[in-house]
Amino acid sequence: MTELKKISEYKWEVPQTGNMRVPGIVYANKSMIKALEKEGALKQVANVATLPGIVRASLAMPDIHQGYGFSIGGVAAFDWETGVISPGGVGYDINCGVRLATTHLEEKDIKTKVADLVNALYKNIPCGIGSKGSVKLSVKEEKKVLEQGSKWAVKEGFGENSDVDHTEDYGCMPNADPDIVSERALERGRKQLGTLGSGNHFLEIGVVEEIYDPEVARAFRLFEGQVTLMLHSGSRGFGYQVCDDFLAFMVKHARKLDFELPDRQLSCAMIQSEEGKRYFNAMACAANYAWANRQIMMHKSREVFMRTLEISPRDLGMTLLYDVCHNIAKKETHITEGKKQVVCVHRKGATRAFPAGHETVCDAYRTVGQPIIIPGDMGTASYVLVGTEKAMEETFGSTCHGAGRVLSRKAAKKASKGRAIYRELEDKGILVRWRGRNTMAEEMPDAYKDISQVIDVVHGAGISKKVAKLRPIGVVKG
DNA sequence: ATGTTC
Repeated sequence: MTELKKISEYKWEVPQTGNMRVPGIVYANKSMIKALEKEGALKQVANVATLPGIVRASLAMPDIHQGYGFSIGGVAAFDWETGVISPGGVGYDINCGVRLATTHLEEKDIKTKVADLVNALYKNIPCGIGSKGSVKLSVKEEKKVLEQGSKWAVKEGFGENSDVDHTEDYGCMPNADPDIVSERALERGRKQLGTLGSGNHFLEIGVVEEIYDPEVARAFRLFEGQVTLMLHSGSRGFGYQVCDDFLAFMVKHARKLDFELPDRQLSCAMIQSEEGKRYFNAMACAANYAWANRQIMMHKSREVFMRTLEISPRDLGMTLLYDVCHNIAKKETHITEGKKQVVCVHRKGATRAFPAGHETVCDAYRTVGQPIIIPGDMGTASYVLVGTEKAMEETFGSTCHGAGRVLSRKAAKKASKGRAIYRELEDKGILVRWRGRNTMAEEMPDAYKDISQVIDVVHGAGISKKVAKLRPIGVVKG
């Protein structure tokens, strides 16, 4: 059991002990802390704090739970020259992320068409484990996807240039090197572009239920009653294979490290080593794959809306608000003790939250800050937030990524026995179509933390600010 | 998350 020291209402410290080079900082409320102290995630926060080059603190967001090596909901920045990079600090689903598109439609415009829309999305966008067949790629074209990300998708007719502008990093990490990913990863990736995947991945039709910040909402073109489309997916089998390959690769080279790993799952390499560079450049390929993947699916959804509702692109007005990644490591510059420092920020189940004025925030949002998309579970709300200066000062410009699990998949299956989850959702006005036999049980709302509490913590702590709340009305699950 | 154990 790891004990926490209270710093403020929403901020708790894991005191620096043993080999920890810095303390841990957990953003949470009192009731979350009680549950956290009983499980392994805090030990993982402490373990990360022992790694070389870690700057300031090992951070955890309120949706923290135990993951592979690093906790999910964790943020850790390592000095670019003296620090490490770790596949476990990124996660298996490299550049798993969420995007939100707004439309010109209001709920009343589609009230009688929700079932048609959900059915058409389910039919036109392959989903489920092992799903394939949305876009066919030659080996040569696949390498272009890995190098170009969203830009490749738009060039091939899947979307518009403004979609690229409204994607974190413009949907492309520039250092991607397709020649260093395995044949097996390439093989798995070739058939899966434009597919949703399974588990917590989804497509969701929503309605803007509440606006908290009218000025920022205006900049984001959000209004009450507006129909939205949210998409949660990642880099599919390709990213999984890259992660798997490099975990093995780093274990093989572990004896080159001159420090002790508290957990084998934290296998890593110095950022400046050959191994570290290789992982970083392979990870970038998977990041670009994921961006192209989400771009293609959003564009196909656009076409589904136009066909199903028999309306023009102009009347639909489906525009990408923003696309965020929540499993990634990035080279960024941050201010430490008044000085600029280049760091490798690992966000695993955490979202970038850059403030107004930051040079990486696209023109459309430069004056208000970066949009942040936070999905809840499929039975409750999702949120749009905006990045803040305080996030820059405290969390390397980072915030939470979602509700966070409270029940394991197995426990959720047990808890759902004798219940028809889809029916319970239907009674709440949410129509669901799903592929996997166990998906409804494993993803039931009871399996997740209360998203409103998670949002309260990040808003209360000031590491992002509430802009709007969305209510789901139609969901496609893998 | 994941052709859920090459």
